[in-house]
Formats: sequence, C-alpha cells, structure tokens
Amino acid sequence: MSVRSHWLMKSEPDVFSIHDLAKAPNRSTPWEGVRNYQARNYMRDRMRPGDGVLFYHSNAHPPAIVGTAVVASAAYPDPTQFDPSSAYHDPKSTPENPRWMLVDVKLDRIFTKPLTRERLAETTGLETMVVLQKGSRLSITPVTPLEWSLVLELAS
DNA sequence: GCCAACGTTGGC
DNA sequence: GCCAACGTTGGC
Repeated sequence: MSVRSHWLMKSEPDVFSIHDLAKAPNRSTPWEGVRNYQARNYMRDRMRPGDGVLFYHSNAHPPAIVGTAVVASAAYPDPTQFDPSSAYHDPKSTPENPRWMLVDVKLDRIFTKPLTRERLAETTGLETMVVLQKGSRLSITPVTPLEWSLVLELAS
C-alpha cells in the first residue's frame, strides 16, 4: 500500500502540448528530453505509477495548468539520449550506464478552462506552489496534497 | 524581444 | 574546489 504523490510537469505547447498528448497512442507519452538532474531524480526516485500530474504550459500565452495526467510507468532510460540525430542526444551517456531516466505520462483530463498562472498566483493557499516562485525553472516539481486539491477545485 | 534568474562548464 | 563565463528558461 502506497500513498500517491502529486507533481507538476511543464511542457512548452509549441513543442508538446496537452492536445498532442490527447492524440498520442493510448493518450500516453514518454516524458523525453529532461536534462536536469533534480527533475531526473524526481522521475527516477520518487514517481510511482498512479501519481497525479498537473500538466503546465510554459512559454505560453498565457502560461497555465491545462489539465491533469497520471504517471503511467516506472522510470526507464530516455532513449533519445542514445540517438545522435536527436536534439536530446547525450554523447556521454551509454546504454550500459544511462544518465537520463524518464517515465510515461498518460492524459487524464483536459480542463475546459485553463487555470492561468495569474489566477493561480492570486489563489489563497497556492502561494507555496514551486512553479509560482520567482525564478523557478525546474520543469518537474512536487505538489502538496493541499495544492493538488485546491487546483482541482478551481478546475471543477 | 528583453532580460533576470538559474544551472552547467571548464580553466585555474 | 572556486567562480567567471556561458547557455537556457520562461514570464513579461
């Protein structure tokens, strides 16, 4: 018996939007391209299948939480790190000693109305959200149970 | 397009 | 191990 955790994962909609996820096979995708150690560690060490994900559009107009998803696999090596033709290729990584891990993420729900960053920032109780902190660049961040329930309440 | 904040690299 | 230089992120 394990308690499910909650996360926020950023994606630039110009690169991969929640609508792209909706069109993906099984509405699921490998979360490729993370090249930050802290974000990797969250996926590798902390995420479990069934964990809840807030899907956030960064570099968007406006930036917003646009839906929810679910962690759909255990962590495994990001295949793009071995692909010389990929923008995410890492020449220092080998299949014997992979540096970058990922999980599969499966779409749960697209909000009918995105929760803009502006709206989140003015919501009492969400001041603590990591994504809202000034200068926060981490693409995967933990979400507390309270933050999770407040966000879902806003989205309902 | 600007630029502050951040993370990484590499010379020493 | 320090830290300046550099590249990237991402809101605005």
